[in-house]
Amino acid sequence: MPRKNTLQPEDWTWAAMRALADGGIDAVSVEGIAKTLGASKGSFYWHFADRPALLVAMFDLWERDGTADLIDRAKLAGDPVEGLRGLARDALHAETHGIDVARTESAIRAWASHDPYIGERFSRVEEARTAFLASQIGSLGYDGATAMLLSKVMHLALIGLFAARASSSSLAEDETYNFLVEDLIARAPRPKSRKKPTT
Amino acid sequence: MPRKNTLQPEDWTWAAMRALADGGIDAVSVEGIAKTLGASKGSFYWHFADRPALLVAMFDLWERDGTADLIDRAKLAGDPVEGLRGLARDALHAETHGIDVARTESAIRAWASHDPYIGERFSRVEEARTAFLASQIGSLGYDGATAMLLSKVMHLALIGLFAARASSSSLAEDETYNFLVEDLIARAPRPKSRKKPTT
DNA sequence: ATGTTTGCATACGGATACGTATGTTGTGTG
DNA sequence: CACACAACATACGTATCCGTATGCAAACAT
Repeated sequence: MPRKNTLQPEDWTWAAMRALADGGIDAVSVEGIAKTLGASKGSFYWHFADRPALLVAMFDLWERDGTADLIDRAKLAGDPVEGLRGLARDALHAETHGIDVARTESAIRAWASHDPYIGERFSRVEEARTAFLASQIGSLGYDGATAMLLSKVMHLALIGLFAARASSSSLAEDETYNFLVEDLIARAPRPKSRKKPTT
Repeated sequence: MPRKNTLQPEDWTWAAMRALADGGIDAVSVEGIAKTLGASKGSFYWHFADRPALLVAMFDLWERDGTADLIDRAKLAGDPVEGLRGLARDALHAETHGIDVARTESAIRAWASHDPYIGERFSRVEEARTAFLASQIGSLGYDGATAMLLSKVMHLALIGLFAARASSSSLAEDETYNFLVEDLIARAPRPKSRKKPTT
């Protein structure tokens, strides 16, 4: 709770996230973000030790806001079928603070592939996501190994969907990914819900 | 055919492609590439007008070498089933000049999402790829609309596979993508080949 | 042998970014 | 009212990169 009308570290972090989504990690510059905030470098170095500190704060924020929250929402859905559909909806249209999730995800993945520290942390997030997806799929009746394989397939397509959306590709139409989701549900050995697909 | 033992424009372009795969488009710097070639900037500006000219040459090279050639090879396979499996093999393990295809593809896609000119050209390549994939799938007996949808699904997963491989994710195991390919083949209305899956 | 052109290397100016050092302003406190 | 400190802004030095200008050696032509 800031007492005064002053800039908080999170303001810098969110502005940095927007720059990341717009131009990749190399576009996250202290002076550039300062300009978008109408501030100066002096202000930045008051709140952060240096640029690497900002980058770590960015990853922390993404890890919390874009992953844990997503999984929590799916858990609250109760029904795994609706949980899966909800994940698809979120993936297709989600925004946080007006920043497109697809562009953020793609930029962070590209970042992870060039930075060992981020790569390591990103890898753990990805494993947690895949494991959660596998558990959701498992409760549709698939056996453990199949559920794991299918969760990886779905995850692969999800990554592709994010990348396609980021480059405004025609592949990013909702029905392309939804087809996979609905096919997964329709072929489930023990579907817990039989709601009609929205297609 | 160079008469002397001298640097050719392609030497610069390939070195630039390697830098692109390693660090993204922003890592493609004239001075950096010159250093890896043991040359100087003066040499570069003898062969290229400026950095944008190098970038265009890079995209041209990728468009020729990484797309047209791939499709040509699949066409030569004759049998669409083997063509699809061949595409999967190429996608999973291909290298050109010792540069990992997955990292190149991911870097170019990220580049396309931030540069309008590259985005436009990339979009056309992607449509050509999808259309070709759809024709391959169509000759498995799927009707036109289904083949198009399935080709987009496969393409989505392929993009994901490239991204996963670039960040050395566990999702990049061969069997994950191969599952999709074999499932597509197994469910074909009119399969032209019945070779046993290698799994 | 000498001039010309090719294929570079070196040196420079300008722009941008990082990080630091220091100046300045507003707010609360004794 | 004086003072202290928080929250900045400004100015500076340094590094990196682009693009240009110029120097220079080796190959080729005559």
